[in-house]
Amino acid sequence: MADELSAKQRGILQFLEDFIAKHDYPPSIRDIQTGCDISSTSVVDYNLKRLEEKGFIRRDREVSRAIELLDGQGERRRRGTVQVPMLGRIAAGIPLPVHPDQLAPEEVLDLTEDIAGNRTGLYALRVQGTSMIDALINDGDIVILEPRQTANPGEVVAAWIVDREETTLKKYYPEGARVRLQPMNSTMEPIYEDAANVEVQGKLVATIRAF
Amino acid sequence: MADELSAKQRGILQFLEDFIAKHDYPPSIRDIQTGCDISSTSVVDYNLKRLEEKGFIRRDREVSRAIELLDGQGERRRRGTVQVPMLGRIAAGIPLPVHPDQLAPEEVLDLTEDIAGNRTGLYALRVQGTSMIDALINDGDIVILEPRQTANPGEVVAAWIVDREETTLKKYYPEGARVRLQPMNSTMEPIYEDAANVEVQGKLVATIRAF
DNA sequence: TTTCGAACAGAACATCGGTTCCGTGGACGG
DNA sequence: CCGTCCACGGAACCGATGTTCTGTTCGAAA
Repeated sequence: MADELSAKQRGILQFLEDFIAKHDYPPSIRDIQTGCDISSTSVVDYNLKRLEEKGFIRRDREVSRAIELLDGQGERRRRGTVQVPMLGRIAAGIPLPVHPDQLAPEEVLDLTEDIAGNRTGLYALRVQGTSMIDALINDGDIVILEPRQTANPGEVVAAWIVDREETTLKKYYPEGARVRLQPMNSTMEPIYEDAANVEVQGKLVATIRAF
Repeated sequence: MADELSAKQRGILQFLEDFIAKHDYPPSIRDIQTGCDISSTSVVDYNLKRLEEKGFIRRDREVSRAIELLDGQGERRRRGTVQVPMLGRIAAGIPLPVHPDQLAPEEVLDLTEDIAGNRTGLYALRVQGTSMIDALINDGDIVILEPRQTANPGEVVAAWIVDREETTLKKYYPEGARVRLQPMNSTMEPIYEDAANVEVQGKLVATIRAF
């Protein structure tokens, strides 16, 4: 199936999102018509049919304002939440995926903006093992990461230590030619690495532990 | 203002929630009528007016299905999320509030069901200080608690140690007349308390650390 | 008992809004 | 040049739906 959307269809989709965010109920055909500067209701209907075929919305026939937003894979979309793909597991010794977008998420985690902020491109990993206990992160915890190649001093990053071939979560302090990686647990000592030996992969946004 | 709701009004509110959860768009007057076994549309309209006066919904006149769910204080409600009151701070030495419901929440945290499950009565506290570092909980973290007076062995609970006058988060293991409280960090040693000296106040549902 | 207002019943009304029918113009292959 | 298909315009149709009007019931207050 061709999932390509025309400019008009993307406009309608955007309008749907905005309208629902604003009013908490979906727009009527004619709301969309005026909102998107479309000349006829039949054109709106036509494009809504295409959008429905492509799995971006769901409609109940003969019912007014019965448009439900989907995510393009036919999956229900939650409102006021951000969809964060669960891309797998993270453990010391295993590199983070390089191109998170290209992986088929095995699962999706819904986060509210309270937690996600308005960052984009976030992804989630489940922590395996207790190797990050010094970052107050336990086996089974979920970490939310924002893709990054660089970091500001003091930020908590997922860093790939090249020669040790492992990923670790630490506070990042560049100090000239070397980098100080400070555990988040203040009772533990920092480690120092050559700057060329440290690759920042992402910035830690949040950790979640559910029981 | 009298915020008392009649049985019919509570039924309508419940129906609204269910309908929106199911369809992602609000019901029409006649949907409510049949769904709540109400004899006339005017009765629905009448009760919706009352609900609007009391701040539980918001309506746009003359627009179909234009019902927006509010929280009873005139505040917008997020869909697909659970409203968790942030009841304040928790630190060693400060007891948890006894009746969480009666406190005016200073803030509300939106949680998705992914985190909250379908538990009810949850409340959130912000952790102050590092006294719970042995529970992998740091200064500034948010803990989500479910009110409980009892706990099953192995569950993580917020326990009030009577003679020490402090609250702690530990795994709970009743062992006859005494209770073993096991830190969540497996490298640390448990403490033992007389069963009468330990009051379970809540069960830990989740911890969240945002950066 | 009478009065009055809250809550309800039933129906009519007028608009809202999804659907459909018919027509147009342009791109494209033959 | 011609037929076809896609995207669109315009308008009408008619069921869906919010509103309103009149009247009834019932319990509490006067």
